[in-house]
Amino acid sequence: MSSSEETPSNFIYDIIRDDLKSGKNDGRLMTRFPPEPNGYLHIGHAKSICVNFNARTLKEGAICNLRFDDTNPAAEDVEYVDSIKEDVRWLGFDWGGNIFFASDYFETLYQFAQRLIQDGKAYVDSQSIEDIRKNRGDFYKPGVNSAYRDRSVEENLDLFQRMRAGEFDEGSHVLRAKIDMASPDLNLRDPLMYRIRKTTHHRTGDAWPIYPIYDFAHGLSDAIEGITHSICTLEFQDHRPLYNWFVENTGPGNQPQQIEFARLNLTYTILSKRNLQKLVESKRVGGWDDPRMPTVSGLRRRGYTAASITNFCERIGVTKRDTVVDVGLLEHSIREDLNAKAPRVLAVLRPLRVVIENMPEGEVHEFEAPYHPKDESFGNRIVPLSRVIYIERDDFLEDPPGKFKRLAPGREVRLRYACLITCNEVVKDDAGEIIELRCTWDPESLGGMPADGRKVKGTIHWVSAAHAIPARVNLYDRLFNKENPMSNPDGVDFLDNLNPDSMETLNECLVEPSLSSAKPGDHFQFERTGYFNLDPLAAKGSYQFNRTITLRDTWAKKGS
RNA sequence: UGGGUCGUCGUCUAGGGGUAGGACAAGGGACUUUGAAUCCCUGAACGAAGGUUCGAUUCCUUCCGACCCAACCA
Repeated sequence: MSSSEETPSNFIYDIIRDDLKSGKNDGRLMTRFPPEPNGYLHIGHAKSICVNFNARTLKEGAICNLRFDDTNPAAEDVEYVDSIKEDVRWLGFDWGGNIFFASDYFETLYQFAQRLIQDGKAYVDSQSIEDIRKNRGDFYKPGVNSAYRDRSVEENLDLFQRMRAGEFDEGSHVLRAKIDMASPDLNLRDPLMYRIRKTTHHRTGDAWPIYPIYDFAHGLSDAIEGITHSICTLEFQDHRPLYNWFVENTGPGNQPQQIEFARLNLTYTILSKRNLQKLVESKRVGGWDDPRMPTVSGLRRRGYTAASITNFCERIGVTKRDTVVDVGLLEHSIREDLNAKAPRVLAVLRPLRVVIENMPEGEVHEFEAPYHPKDESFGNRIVPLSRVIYIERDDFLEDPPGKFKRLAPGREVRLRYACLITCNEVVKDDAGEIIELRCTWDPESLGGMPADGRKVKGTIHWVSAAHAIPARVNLYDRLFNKENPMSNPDGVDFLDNLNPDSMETLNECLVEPSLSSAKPGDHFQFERTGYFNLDPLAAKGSYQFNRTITLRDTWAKKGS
């Protein structure tokens, strides 16, 4: 975590490097990742986490704080605090002892507010919520001063103390900064600093009947911690003057620099906590960690690795452009990582029974098969073959098209790692459905190569009926079938863009016996079908696999 | 009709007064006991118009387009 050799370059890191070089902030570098614990982290947060935590590579001894922006108890919960910590850690980032909560600063913030009142820079406003909104004006019309704007310092102090003491009802008073009701930046039109909320806070309980608002709390929390570079997303650009105002007029000396970058957008994906919450609450998904969710916990359960996510975040870069990243890039990142890391195994998703007629019942042949085609360190395992096997339904076609190289009547194909078989007969039920294939094998082709050197193009996967383990497999696909789920013809809700086929459960899969030692969360490549992991949350001892991503399939692509 | 920000291949992103680079996607080929992986090749971009300049995608001006802002959310 030192030399900036492998540190990616972007405009934020350029600013930081310049500041470091010029000796700004006494050469200190401190960033922070400031989530509000009101939902689960998603891949957009992962981008922010990478930007903030990886900034540490720019300077020996640099620090990145994990700070919870928990100033709105109505929306927040410890469940979210816990999941956020777990997700940040899982992504591979260690905040050491630097974990903080804005709620830890409530007392200090309260004193800062009193100081602003004393300096005549803040006042208690007693207008109704409607009047506050109305008097704020709009984009083209300046606001008008509140009738309470010129209350005396003494009265303001008294009122504010009584707000804090819990004497007033919600909505009766707020504390506002006295800046400029005519500012073209609406944020500067006497922004609210405190509102009365008699809500129990997940950390401070009922100690506070008033809670600070983001603009007041955030910048000052940064200043208190000694943050040097406060990195956030573009929508806060308009807040920067306010951020600076609070720190300049109140802060403990240190003036952090707010820098904004564009938040992540992904095709076929929504990344707003509000809408993700809608999916959860409307039960369109199984929860925040549903494998179809773009949450860190969902991706993890789906089988995405931390490395694939951080690599992805590095690839997309950091800029101020409002862009939409092709979800295919994320998919590429996980294929790339799993290609290197996942052992290969044989698993049949939609089994078709095959009887090898010239192999006696009870006879078992064992083949040694490598777990990885390119990396010997993965080792080998034994796969058993016997008279009855199962192959993938898709790997047999009664009337195959020209370039189909799998099994068909009269054709020969290789069973991966094992031998060659030829299809002699197709057995159908009364409905005409193919229920079984009768084949013969070439005992001279042990391992898969024929003794006479004849060419066999097709290789398919299979399992031995007597040895296979029954399994359930969840096939996941994109949650939405529209590239931009949020752009809709009038009246159509984004929920109407859900992909009805985003999940398909296969209950009669068969996997090779070596999988008996698989542990929850383990990643595998089921040869020729995709990458899967043993569901980390599945019941103990059950074989439930989640499909992380399919293999690239140029054959299917050409066919369509 | 206000304020803020942004326009580079289909997508994301470098670069920067002198041949516009990379990744993903796409197309083609080689290899292959995964129609995977790997390797090779190909096509593909500076929003527009003026100005400055020997030369502008880069600097200037204007225009056009996109996004954000009027929660007691963050």
